[in-house]
Amino acid sequence: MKKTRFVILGLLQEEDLSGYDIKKSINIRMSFFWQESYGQIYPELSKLKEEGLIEQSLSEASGKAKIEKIKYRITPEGSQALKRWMEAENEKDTIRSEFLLKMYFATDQNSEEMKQHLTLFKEQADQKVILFQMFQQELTSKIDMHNNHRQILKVLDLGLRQAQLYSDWSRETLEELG
Amino acid sequence: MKKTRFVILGLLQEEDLSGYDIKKSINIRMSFFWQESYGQIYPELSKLKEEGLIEQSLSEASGKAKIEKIKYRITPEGSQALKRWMEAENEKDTIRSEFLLKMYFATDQNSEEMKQHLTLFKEQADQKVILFQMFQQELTSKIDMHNNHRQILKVLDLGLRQAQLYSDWSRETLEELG
DNA sequence: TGATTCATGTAACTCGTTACATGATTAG
DNA sequence: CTAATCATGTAACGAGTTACATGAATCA
Repeated sequence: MKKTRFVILGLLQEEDLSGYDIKKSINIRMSFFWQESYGQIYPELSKLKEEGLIEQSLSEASGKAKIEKIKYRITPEGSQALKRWMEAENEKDTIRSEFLLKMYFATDQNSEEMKQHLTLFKEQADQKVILFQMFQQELTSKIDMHNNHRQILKVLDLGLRQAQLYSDWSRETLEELG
Repeated sequence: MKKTRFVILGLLQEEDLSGYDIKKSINIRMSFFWQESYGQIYPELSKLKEEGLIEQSLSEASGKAKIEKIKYRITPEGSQALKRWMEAENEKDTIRSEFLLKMYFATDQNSEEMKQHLTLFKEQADQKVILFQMFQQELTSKIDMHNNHRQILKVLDLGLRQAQLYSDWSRETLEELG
């Protein structure tokens, strides 16, 4: 079952956002466990509006030269739909890592290529470590009035530790390949 | 780009397999970074055969009451195609974890449901730890004449450590939720 | 002034799952 | 004997990406 709508509703629960904002949030903060494309987000926003689960919120500063962003707000019906989904059982994860697939099939003949792939894999992991640490600090520094960030910080913590694991494992593996 | 063909070719590189065997191998050994369905595997086997990248290998023991399994063997052309893919750049990973998505959106109001989700998540991680350890022992115990298992063991090691991380993180998070 | 990013959207296409069909074999 | 598993396949559907189009705003 398609879950795009719940990602949207979940994000709108915290603040009003445009389709563009939603995509950005997912890219930056959820990249290690989720992704969505514009081709999913924009049509879904239309559907959700039609069904009354979200509504357009006033776009700020349309008087000036500023372009008006189409921001959306969650409705009570939307909140209910989100709640029902939160309670429901989870489908099994889908994961596909082309790099690990290659690693699995690699032989001693391939080791030179694999070293290159590994180096890149490590760099990506290191970048994620930095990104997650930044985002962690950003969240921790903000005064958390509603205690809303506790769970986000937990998920972020897992992402950080996973990225560190990937980085460590890559280093070790590169060393073993000589 | 669709990668089903390379999974098939990669597995056939080590030994002759049927479509059913291929599915089973992926399920058991690659579950933490890959998945394929029969609806992808069987049609792809036909295509690969047509293109000459694989060929049917003699099915053993068709004289007896045994049913004949349709096993396939990789051809030199198939090996070349596999090699070219191994050298090429990797596309970015695709990941979707409904559980982590819910965790990200969770608030203090949801904590009872989240505890349930977390418990299940932890159980699944623990099961994977056991599964990977078993498979690790199986591979290590076999005399490794061709040194083919080194890379597989490395990937398995990452899977194991990831499963352990998930399990630890779940335990910690459950404790924090009280 | 020209390139890049912001911003919203759609159409075509490919990818991937699910449900179904069929029949043999094995375990209890 | 019957339920489960083995085994191969297909058709329909749904999910998801990519390429394209458009235009405003910003940066250099």
